[in-house]
Amino acid sequence: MDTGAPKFRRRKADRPAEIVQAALKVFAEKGFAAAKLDDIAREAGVSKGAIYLYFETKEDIFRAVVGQAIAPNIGMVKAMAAAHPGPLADLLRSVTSHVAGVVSQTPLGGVLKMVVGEARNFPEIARVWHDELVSQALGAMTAAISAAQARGEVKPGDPRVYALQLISPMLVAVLWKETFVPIGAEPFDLAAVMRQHVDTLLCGMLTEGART
Amino acid sequence: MDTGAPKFRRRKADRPAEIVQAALKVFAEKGFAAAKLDDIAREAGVSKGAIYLYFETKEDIFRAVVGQAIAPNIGMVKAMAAAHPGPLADLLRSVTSHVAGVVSQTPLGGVLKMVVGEARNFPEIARVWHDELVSQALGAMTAAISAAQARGEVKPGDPRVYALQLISPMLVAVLWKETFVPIGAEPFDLAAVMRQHVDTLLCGMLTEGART
Amino acid sequence: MDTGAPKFRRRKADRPAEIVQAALKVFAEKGFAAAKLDDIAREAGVSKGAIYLYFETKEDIFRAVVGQAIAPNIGMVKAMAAAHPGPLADLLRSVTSHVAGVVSQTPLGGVLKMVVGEARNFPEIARVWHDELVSQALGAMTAAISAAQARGEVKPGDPRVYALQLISPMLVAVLWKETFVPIGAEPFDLAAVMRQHVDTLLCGMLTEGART
Amino acid sequence: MDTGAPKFRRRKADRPAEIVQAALKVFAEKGFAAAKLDDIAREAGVSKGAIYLYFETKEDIFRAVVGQAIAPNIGMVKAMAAAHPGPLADLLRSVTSHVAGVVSQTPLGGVLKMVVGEARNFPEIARVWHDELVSQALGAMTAAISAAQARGEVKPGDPRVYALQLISPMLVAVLWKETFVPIGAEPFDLAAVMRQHVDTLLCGMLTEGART
DNA sequence: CATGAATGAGCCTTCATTCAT
DNA sequence: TATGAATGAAGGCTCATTCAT
Repeated sequence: MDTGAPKFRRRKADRPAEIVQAALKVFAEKGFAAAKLDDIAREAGVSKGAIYLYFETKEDIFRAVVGQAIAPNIGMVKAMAAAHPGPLADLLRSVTSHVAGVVSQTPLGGVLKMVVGEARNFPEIARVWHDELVSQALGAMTAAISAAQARGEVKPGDPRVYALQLISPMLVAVLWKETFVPIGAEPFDLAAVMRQHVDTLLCGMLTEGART
Repeated sequence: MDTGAPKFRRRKADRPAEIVQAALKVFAEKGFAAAKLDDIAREAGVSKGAIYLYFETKEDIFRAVVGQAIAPNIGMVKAMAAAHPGPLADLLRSVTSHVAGVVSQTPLGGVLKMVVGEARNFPEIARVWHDELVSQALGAMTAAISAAQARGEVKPGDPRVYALQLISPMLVAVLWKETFVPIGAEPFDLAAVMRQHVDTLLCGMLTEGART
Repeated sequence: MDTGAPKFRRRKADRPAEIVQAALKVFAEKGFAAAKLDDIAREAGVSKGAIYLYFETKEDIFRAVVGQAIAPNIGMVKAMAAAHPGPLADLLRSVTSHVAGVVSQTPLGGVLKMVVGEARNFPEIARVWHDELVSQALGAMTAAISAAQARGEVKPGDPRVYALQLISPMLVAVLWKETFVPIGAEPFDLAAVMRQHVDTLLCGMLTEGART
Repeated sequence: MDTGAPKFRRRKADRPAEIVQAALKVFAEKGFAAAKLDDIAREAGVSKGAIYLYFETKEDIFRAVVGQAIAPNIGMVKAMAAAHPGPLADLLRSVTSHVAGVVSQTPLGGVLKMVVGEARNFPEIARVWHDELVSQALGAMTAAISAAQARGEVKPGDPRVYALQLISPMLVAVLWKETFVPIGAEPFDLAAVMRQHVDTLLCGMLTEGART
């Protein structure tokens, strides 16, 4: 309330980000179609008309929300791609713990839910999300596992499937949080899940010679 | 106007089921809000008004769609709950292969997507889905794993997390199919994934004495 | 109020025409942009939504209104084109009196105003109006005058300009009626204007030998 | 940010006129309702807010545009009113050629179109235009023709209709230019039209004794 | 039972107008 | 003065729902 909230705030530079953040919240809560621009505007502390100073359409806002969620994670993917050549176990442990941290501290979960839910209505969004994030991450892990197999560290098996096995519990735990925790279901501790998962899975993946 | 005798006259008793099936298809494709009653009516080969002879509202249809997808799977869950007391490995292998079959041959994937996407807008649906299906299945698996631990078959570790680890790749593979395959991403072979996954995971879960 | 006006009327076949007629009135009064769909709906005795059962957009309605005003007059143009070969004076007298009748008994004046006012915003409409009506009519008259010149009936001079001279007072009188009569200006008697005009103009157009 | 010194700084005194001129262009192109203040502002090289330093509302600008188009032509009308007492033929020839010049060199045509199109929405504008310009001009011509009739120069007939006959082709030619020339129709040469028209019409108007 | 024309509330989007700077 | 970001009321359009047939 300050000292009589000023009607006009004039901070053009910040507005788009504020709107995107507000939109993220509303979209994640209601989904694209059920989200009303009034909600987004109210959440952003802005008039409905002001949104249209920065975005062409509601779809545009949605695209911006999803697009923005990709950017900060591309670095993560890059790091994984440039994986250090040490033992696979170390790599997986560090990567999964890092990713678990990111996922639990950013709204990535809500965005993931949106992407899954609206993929058919916004194929370009599914494509961008896949090409720039999912496919890259999966590819990097697949490559690392493949290399480890070549070194005799990992048992035979489809490396892409190994990668899928590795990250799946994290994704499911995130969706669980978005879907069932709000209705009272018991949550999963993401970090704990991943710790136990990597331990278990590595035990089955690694060759005897590679076990610590 | 009966000069052209209608070749097939539908029995009224089938109508609700036909509508639900049509609605499932449309909801799975577009999501709840973007699905239009016109689409559902057309898909069901029925007039828009006729739908209201069997359902009160659009939400009602949605509830019916999700509810109907639960019913036939409850048996599956029951079977798991009454699990035979043999070695865990056998149980998991049979259960996962069975579930993989069901998941790839029924529209369960689409329904899952809908539940995740609309959980916030339809908490009762999320609750039903959780209470009658997810929680039961997870509970049954958790119990089985817990029992196996008690028998010394399975290493220490949170049995609920073990259960999550086990089913996650299947769920992710299904969502992958719904989300990224339509835009050209390479699909996963659900059965193959689960075969490799169970093998790998069991190797890490089982105590040395329990290994075949 | 009749005996409790029925909420639903169910006369699909008539609706488009009713709507077009209502739209003509509103568009002619307010112009395209200032006309509100609510006005048209009210005028047509229909809900706003019903309009969209028959027309895609507001522009569509506008196009239909203008298009519909063209159709019944094409016959008039055709008749002029197939002009009898008698003396030009007779032709012009009959044509102008006929046209004057049509113009004063149909909403052609309002449509003309709309076409002029919205030509820049709806070039296709201006084009249709020109190609199918104006250009044809002007061409037919030009041809008739040209033929009369060849027969020695009409003095030298641009026949297309002669045609313009002939019809102009009628058009201006119509626009006068639409523009200035509503604010209290003295109207022109269209028939009287054309009678005096044809008499005067013919006197100047015809060669001495052709005068009656 | 004055490092790049503005080359031209407008004098504030010119602003209103500049805005009106810009508005004339935009209004003539789009019509009143479809004209956006953004367009006018851009055309005037001014910010949208600045317009409101000189005009209360959009309607105000419109009134100014039409009003301004009237002013310079009032002189013309006055001259006609104070018509020299020579032969009518000379008067008409000089007046029409003068008017044709004005009409083809000023945006009067566009304004005429606007007045016709918006007369119903802005009756005061139609009234001003009528009272100060149209009615005066028509009255002056009517009076001159009437006087000529009294002198035996002109045949019997409604002098006001004679006046209408005289100016109509010019008006129609102007509207033709505004309406159909932009879509590719063949234009009329205003001066040529009026030359032929006056010649033809006078021939029919004048008594035998008055012909040169 | 079934139809589909009709309804009307609701939402996205536009744009004249305002006001802090 | 001048700017242009911000406002908010209004209007085009959609679609779940109703009801005369």
